[in-house]
Amino acid sequence: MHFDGLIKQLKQRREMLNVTQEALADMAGVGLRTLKQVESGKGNATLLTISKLADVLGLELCLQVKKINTNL
Amino acid sequence: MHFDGLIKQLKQRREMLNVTQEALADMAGVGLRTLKQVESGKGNATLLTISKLADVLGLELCLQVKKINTNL
DNA sequence: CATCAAAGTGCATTATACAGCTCTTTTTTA
DNA sequence: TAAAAAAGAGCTGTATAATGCACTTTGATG
Repeated sequence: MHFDGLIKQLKQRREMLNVTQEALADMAGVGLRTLKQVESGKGNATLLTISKLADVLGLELCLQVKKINTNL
Repeated sequence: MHFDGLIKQLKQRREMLNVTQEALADMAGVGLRTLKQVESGKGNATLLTISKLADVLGLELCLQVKKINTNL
């Protein structure tokens, strides 16, 4: 996907903060099932879901100018 | 919403580039109706929709550490 | 003012995200 | 290594995002 990195970042942040999926889901007001889906890289969450999770983790969604592709 | 600014940024970027909604929708492979909804601030688009639009506009979704609230 | 392009809206349909429940698998820890 | 905790997955109902179509509104430009 185009936003794989974003999802990984969310998960890493949660782990860095030593928060369980259940705790994060509760704090964010998001269903645990939904969080599990998101973190396991499946599905295609909505902005609301992602921003609720990000918020609890002290993060915020933003847009930045695309980086030059450094892969080749 | 939590992501109002993000939406505004997308719209501003499109206008800055002098691209019509129709052209952007086509290039991004997103329904025109969907883009209209997004830009008019209604609804709650998915990551896929937003990232397809952002991509065409030379932008990418990202997460950043939340800024301190400077409102008070 | 008339015309045209771009943007916004109502309605209906289809696809799918969200959510809870239950169960399995993986990881942690005592 | 056994038990407990955390993470992942199948099934399912409900809510809503995505889409197309047709129409209205708004903003230029002749």
